[in-house]
Parts: sequence; C-alpha cells; structure tokens
Amino acid sequence: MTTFRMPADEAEARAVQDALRTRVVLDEPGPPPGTGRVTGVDVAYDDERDVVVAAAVVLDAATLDVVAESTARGRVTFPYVPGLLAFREIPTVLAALEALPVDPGLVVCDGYGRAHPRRFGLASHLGVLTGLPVIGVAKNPFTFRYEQPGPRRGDFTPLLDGDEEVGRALRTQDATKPVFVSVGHRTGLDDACAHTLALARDFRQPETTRRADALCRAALREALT
DNA sequence: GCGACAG
DNA sequence: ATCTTGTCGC
Repeated sequence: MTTFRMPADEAEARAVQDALRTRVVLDEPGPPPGTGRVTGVDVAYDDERDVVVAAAVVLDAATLDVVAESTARGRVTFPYVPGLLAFREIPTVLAALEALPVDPGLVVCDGYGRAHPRRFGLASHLGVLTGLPVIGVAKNPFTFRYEQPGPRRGDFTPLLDGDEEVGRALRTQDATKPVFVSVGHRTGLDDACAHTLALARDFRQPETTRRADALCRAALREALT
C-alpha cells in the first residue's frame, strides 16, 4: 500500500502519474467473474460547502447481494481537471475502502484506468495504491474514438487512442448506450468486460456503481444536515 | 489560438 | 459532479 500525496499543482500531478504508471500490473487475469466479492466506489460533492463523501459497497459477485458498505467524509482538495480526476476522488475513496470490515475483492470505479492520456486513470491509480484488482467503467468516451457496437447486450467495439485499444465500448443492455470499460490494475480487458456484464444484468450501469452512487448521495445529504 | 474534456 | 419538472414509456 502506497501513501497518497496531494500534489501542489497540475504539473506535479502529471509527474506523479508518470511515475506511478510503471507500477501498474497488466499481466494478471484477475479474479474470475461471478465469484468472490466485488466492490463499487463512488463520490458525491458539494463544492460550495467544501464537502466530499465517498462510498464503498461490497457485493457478493454471484448473487449481487450487499455484503458490507462504508462511507467517508472529506474536504475538496483538488479541482476537477480532465485527466487528473484521481487526485480529486482518491483520498476519500481510500478512506471508505479502509473502513470496510471485509476484503473488497475486485474494485469497480466510475471513470477510466488505461483509457487515459498517460495510461493512468482513476482505476489504475486506485489499484496501484491499494494493490487491489480494479477496473474502470465510465459513462462516456472521454476523448477516445470508437465505432458503435452492435445493438445487443454483450456487443462491443474497441475504444481507441490512435490505433491503440485502451478499453472497450460495451453494450450492457439491448438498445441502450454502451458503457466504456478499461483495465485498472491486475485485471485483463476480457475479464473486465465479463465482470461488467455480470454486474449490469438489469441496468446499463454495474450494480456496484449504482449502489455506491446511491449511498454516497444519501450520505452527502446527511452530512449537509 | 480554440474547442473538447472521466467525475 | 451538480443545478432541476414534467413527461414518455415499459
């Protein structure tokens, strides 16, 4: 486990990403989809009141039942800058993960991993700091190119940065917009997509993300009361 | 230089 | 991310 350091400015943040990206592990298959535990993490903000709340929700990968959950409250310590999202979210997310009473298993987060200008998005960063297998599932293609995948659940196309496949546009429900999956740490792209499909049985987004989103929003409301 | 731009 | 009512559709 590496300690998180808040960079003083954007240039330093990019340098941190360039330094840590060498620690990403890409040659592990990761935990088998549908087994063990899967944990969703998400963050909600109130920039005016300077409050940020993160939530972590652990599910049984086979049943999608909630096994455990936690929240953590913090302060806004970094602005949103495309490409530097991790520095805004990670401190509070780490606190929420550390508050869990059980091992998280595979972590699923909003945003990207390898699909990033420096190949080190939120999912990669979170993986390197915790050592956990992590994947990223985003709701839009950011700056990357892709062809529209087929219309059925499970259809996918490569998400491209130039001619490099950095992730996939994956259809998780028939006739709905695809989600954008990329590897974070200690997981392969095929398995990342398999996990995403298993977790998105009933909705476009993974159940992990839906649960974590609902929890951090509720916790933020409570924190503002 | 201008626009685009995960959450 | 967040600001926000009604509304179309299963």
